[in-house]
Amino acid sequence: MFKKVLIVEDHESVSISVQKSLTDLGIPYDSRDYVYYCDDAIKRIEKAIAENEPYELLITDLSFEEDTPQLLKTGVDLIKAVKEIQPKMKTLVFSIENRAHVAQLLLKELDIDAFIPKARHDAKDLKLAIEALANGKKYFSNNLKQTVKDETPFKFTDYDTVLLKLLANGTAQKDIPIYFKKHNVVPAGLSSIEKRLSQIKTTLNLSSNEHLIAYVKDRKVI
Amino acid sequence: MFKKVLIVEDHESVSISVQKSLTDLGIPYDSRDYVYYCDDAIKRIEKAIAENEPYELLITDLSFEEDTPQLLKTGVDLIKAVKEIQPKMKTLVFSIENRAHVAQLLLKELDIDAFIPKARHDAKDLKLAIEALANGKKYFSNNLKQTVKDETPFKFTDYDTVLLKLLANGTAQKDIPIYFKKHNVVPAGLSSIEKRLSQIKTTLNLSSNEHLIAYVKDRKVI
DNA sequence: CCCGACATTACGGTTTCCCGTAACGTTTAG
DNA sequence: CTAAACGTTACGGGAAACCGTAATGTCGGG
Repeated sequence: MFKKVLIVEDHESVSISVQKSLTDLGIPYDSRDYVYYCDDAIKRIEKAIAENEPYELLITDLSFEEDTPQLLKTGVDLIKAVKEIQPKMKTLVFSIENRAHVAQLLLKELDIDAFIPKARHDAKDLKLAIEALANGKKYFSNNLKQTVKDETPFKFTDYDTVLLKLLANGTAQKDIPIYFKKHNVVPAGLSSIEKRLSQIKTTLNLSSNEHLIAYVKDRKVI
Repeated sequence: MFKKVLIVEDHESVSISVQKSLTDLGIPYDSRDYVYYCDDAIKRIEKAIAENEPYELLITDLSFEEDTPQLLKTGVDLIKAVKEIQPKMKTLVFSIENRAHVAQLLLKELDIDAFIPKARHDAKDLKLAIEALANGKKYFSNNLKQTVKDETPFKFTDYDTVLLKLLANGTAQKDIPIYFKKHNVVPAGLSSIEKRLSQIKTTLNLSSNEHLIAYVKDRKVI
C-alpha cells in the first residue's frame, strides 16, 4: 500500500471523507497530507522530492473555487506540472465530472492512473481504485456515463468551438469572417460559416442558433 | 443536541463526512440515519412519525442524480413534502449552490433553518450550523456569495424565463405568439416579444439572441 | 502541364429578425 | 364621460440570417 499520499481538494467535507477512506485502507495519518489549493500541492511535492521522500500517489479534484489567485487553476494544470517534476507519481482524479469521454481524454492526454466520479458510491469506488493502483494497475470507474457518446454522435471540431464561442459572445455572424481572417482561421468565408452552422444544426436536429447555443452550453462544449 | 437526524445526500463521500461531523458533535451512531434518495427520506420520516420517534433535524442536498425515477426529484421537493407532514422539523440545506440570493429565497419561501454551501470550510460551517439549530437559532452561512445581486442587477420575470426557454428550445421568434396565445400568456404580440427581448439585451449589454441565451445559461436563469 | 475532385468563396433570392412609428385598447383621474 | 397615460398590437422599411447555386481556388495524380 502507499506510504505517502497527497490529497488536493478544496471542499473540506470531501477531503475529510477521502482521508477516512485512506484510513480504512490502512494508510496511517502521518502517511498523507491534504491541501486546499493546487499551488500548495505543487510546493509540497517539490519539497517532498527535495527531502528524498516523494509522494507516491496524488488524489486531486479537477475544478477549484477561484477565490484567491492561483498559478495552477485546475487539476489538469496541477497534473501537467506534476508530470514535469515527478512523472512516475500515480495520479487519481476525483471529480464531479462523470462523462466517460472526458475521463478517457485525461487518461490518454495526461496519462492519469485512475478516474473516479463523485457519485452515489464514490467512497467504495475510491477505495477500489486506490487498491488497484497500489497493485500497479490502472482503474477506470464504471460509474462513468458512457451514454454521452451516444447522446452526442456529433464531434465538435476546434473550428466549431471557436465559432460557437464567438456567437455566444455576441459576435454577429456577418462579422465573424473579419475575426477569422485576422486570426488566420480557415475557412473564413461567411458562406463557409453559414454552411458549417447549418450542417451542425441539421445533424443535431436543432432549429436555430439560440437552440444550438443552449445545446452546447448544456453539454459544456463551450 | 439532536437525538434523531436524517441525512439525505446522494454522494457517499459527502454523506460520510456529514456523519463524521455529527459524531464530532457528540451525536451517536444510532441517533442518525442516511439515505441516498428523497423518496427514501420521506418514507423514513413517515415511519418515524408513525413510531412516535420523529426526526428532529433534516440535512439535505438540493440536486440529485436522476438515475432512477423518483417522485421527489430535488431537495426543494423533499422539504415541501416534509413541511406538510412535520412542519416543526428543523431543516438544513447542504448544497454546492453558493449564491446568497438563492439561499435567501429558500429561507423565505420554504422556511428552512440553515443553508450551508459546499466549499472550503464546509465541515466547520456545518458544525456551527447544527450547534446553532440545536440552540433554537437559525443559521445563514457567511460563505455565500453576495456578489450575484450586483452581477445581475436585472430581474428576470416569469414571462422572461418562459420566453427564453422557448427560444432556447428552438422556437422561432415569429412562432412564439402562437404558443403564447394557446397558453394564455400575455402580452402575446410579436411586437411585444421583440420589444421585451430588445429591452433585456440593451439593459444587459448583450448584442444578439445567441449572446443572451449564453448569458442566461451561464447564470442558470433557465 | 492539365485535369478532376474537393474545399472555399461569391452571389442572389427569400425568410426572419430588428426597430421605429402609429394605431388600438385599457386603466385611472378629474 | 373625457382625457391622459400606459400597455399592447399592427405595420413597414431595412438589416441580417438562411439557403441554394455558381464561380473560384487548391491540391494531387496522370
